[in-house]
Parts: sequence; C-alpha cells; structure tokens
Amino acid sequence: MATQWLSPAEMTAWRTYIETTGDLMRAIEKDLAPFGLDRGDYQLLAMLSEAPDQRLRLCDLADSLRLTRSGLTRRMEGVLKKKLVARVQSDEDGRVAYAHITPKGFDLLKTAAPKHLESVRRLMVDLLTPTEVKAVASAFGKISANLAAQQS
Amino acid sequence: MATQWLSPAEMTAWRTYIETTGDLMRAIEKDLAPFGLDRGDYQLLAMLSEAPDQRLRLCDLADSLRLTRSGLTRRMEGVLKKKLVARVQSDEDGRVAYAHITPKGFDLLKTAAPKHLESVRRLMVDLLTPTEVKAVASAFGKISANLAAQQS
DNA sequence: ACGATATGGTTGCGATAGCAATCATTCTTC
DNA sequence: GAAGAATGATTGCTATCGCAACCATATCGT
Repeated sequence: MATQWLSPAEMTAWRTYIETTGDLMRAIEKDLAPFGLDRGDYQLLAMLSEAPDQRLRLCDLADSLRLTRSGLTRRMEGVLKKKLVARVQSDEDGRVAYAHITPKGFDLLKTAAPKHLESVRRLMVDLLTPTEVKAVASAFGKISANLAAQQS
Repeated sequence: MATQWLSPAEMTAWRTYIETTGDLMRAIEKDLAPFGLDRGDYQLLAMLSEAPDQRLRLCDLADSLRLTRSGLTRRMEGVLKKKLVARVQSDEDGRVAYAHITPKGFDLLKTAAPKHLESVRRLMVDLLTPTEVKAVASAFGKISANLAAQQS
C-alpha cells in the first residue's frame, strides 16, 4: 500500500502492537500449559477468585471474559470436567446459574498465578520503563473508554 | 487473588492492555466486514501488496502473518475462492508455491485500506498523545525483540 | 549417485468461539 | 392475572487455526 493515512510513527506503533500481541499471548499461553490451563481458563478462574463469594452469574462472567454466552457455556464444559469450577443453580431466579470456583480450582490458581505473573513480568513488564508502563495503561485505558462509549 | 507479584500500576497496565485488545480487534473487524474481509484477509492482502512483485512464498507469508503453514493453507482457501489472490506454482522449485495478489484483490485492498486506517485512527491512534504513540511503539518493540531473541 | 535429511505444502482431527434459533423463567403492562 | 417483552442459558451450525502425520521435492554427505 502506498496510501499513508497514518504517519510513519503511528503506523509503526500500530503494526508493532498488533504483530507483537499475538506472539506475546502465545508465549504466555505456553508458560501456562504445564498447569493444564490455557489463558481462557486462567482468566476465568482469576475472575471467580476475585468475585464476592468466589462466584459469578454466568452472564456476568461471560461479559467480563469478553465471551458470548454461548462461548462461556463451552468454556465452562472444560473447567467443569476438571472440577475446577462448579455450576450452581440459583434458587432465587430460576434462569440464573452461578459459576463457583472449587477448592481444587482455587489451589490450582494459587499455584499457577505466581508463575503466570512471572511470565508477564519477564515477557513484558520488566522490559519496559515505568514511564512506558504508565503510557500503556493510559493509552489502552483511553481506547477502552472510547469503545465503551461507542457501543452505548 | 491476593498475591501481588505485579505492582498496582503494572497490573493495571497489563489488564487494561489484554482486556482492551480483544475489544479493539473486534471493533476493527466489524468495520472491515462491509468489504467482505476479516482482519486475517486484510493483513494477507496488505502483506502481498507490499511484497516485491506483489507475491510471496506461502511459507514466508505464513510467518509474517503469524500463522502455521496449515493455518495459511486454510486461509488461502477463502481468498482464492474470492479470486483476491492466485496460487502460482514455482517453476524453479517444485516444492514452492506463491501467493499472488490479483488486480481484483488489489482494488479491494485499495478500497478497504483508507476505511481500515480510518478505523485505526478513530479507535486508537487519534485518542493517544504523540508521546503515548511513541511509548506504545517502543514498548511493543522491546517485547517483540525479546520474544524473537528467546525463541532462538 | 544415492540414501538420509531438510524444506514446502496439504490433510485429518480436535479445540475454541461466534451467530441464530430455541427454551425457560421472570418482569411489565394493561 | 394473562399476554407479551426481556433476560439467562444452551444447542446446532459454522469458521478459524494449531498439531501431528503425511507427501513431494530438493539438498547434503559420503
């Protein structure tokens, strides 16, 4: 493409960002594999572990994981089979089911989390200056806020 | 998780980054849909359009798209069917095939590119200060270089 | 020159996840 | 209080993509 609707600096930022992100995710996922978890499972467990009562309604969980409801149903199959999460029917609202992290799931998360965060450090955070870390947070915070505003 | 192996600032940067990236990709993909392209097709066409003779060996193309060879074979099926790309057997090396962007593919790319880059601008670049743009480029450049060094 | 190895590409299979349709339950409105 | 809308979850179907196995061609070592 000859058309240059982005300045060279902007184009570099964009391309470096998208190309690197895939590689980074793959690398982090590889570090998670020894625990029998992928990134989706890890994030699911992390979300539940931080939730009040260590549980969330499935639809809320889906939203926070950026999954559709159907995507979550399928992902739940995996963690349910591994007994890392239990599915609990609500007795207040017949439509609602909760995902509830089990002790086994919590233990696994506690084991995996330090290793995972060490990966994040080694592959990303420790390579950046504090200024860059702040800039990344600020930049993606703005992007996120903008997206949230758009879709209203 | 109570364990805090990343400082709050680092954790914020990491989480904001991963959570936002998915949303951003989805939004950009949605803007590409009217052209009948997804992000994978677009990047494939963009790569070819920038290559010498507008063509690349399939394995080189796979590498630059961060796809496995098999992943590329499948993605090629789509753009071949749409006649955006032609598959050309090398006559120098019987193993090698080239992906060659067609005039139709090039026209489509020329049509889609301004809209796509406008999306990138609107959803990302224009929201950031020049300093943030540079910081993103620098940060992901470092991450990328580190990953490239690791896997040797 | 020929067997071993490396390289390029495809295929079968399985995992993930979105969309549309569906069903069940709850809420709203009249 | 009953019809209709909204909400929560699941299922069938489809598309993408990685891995391992495979085939074809080319290159290397002796």
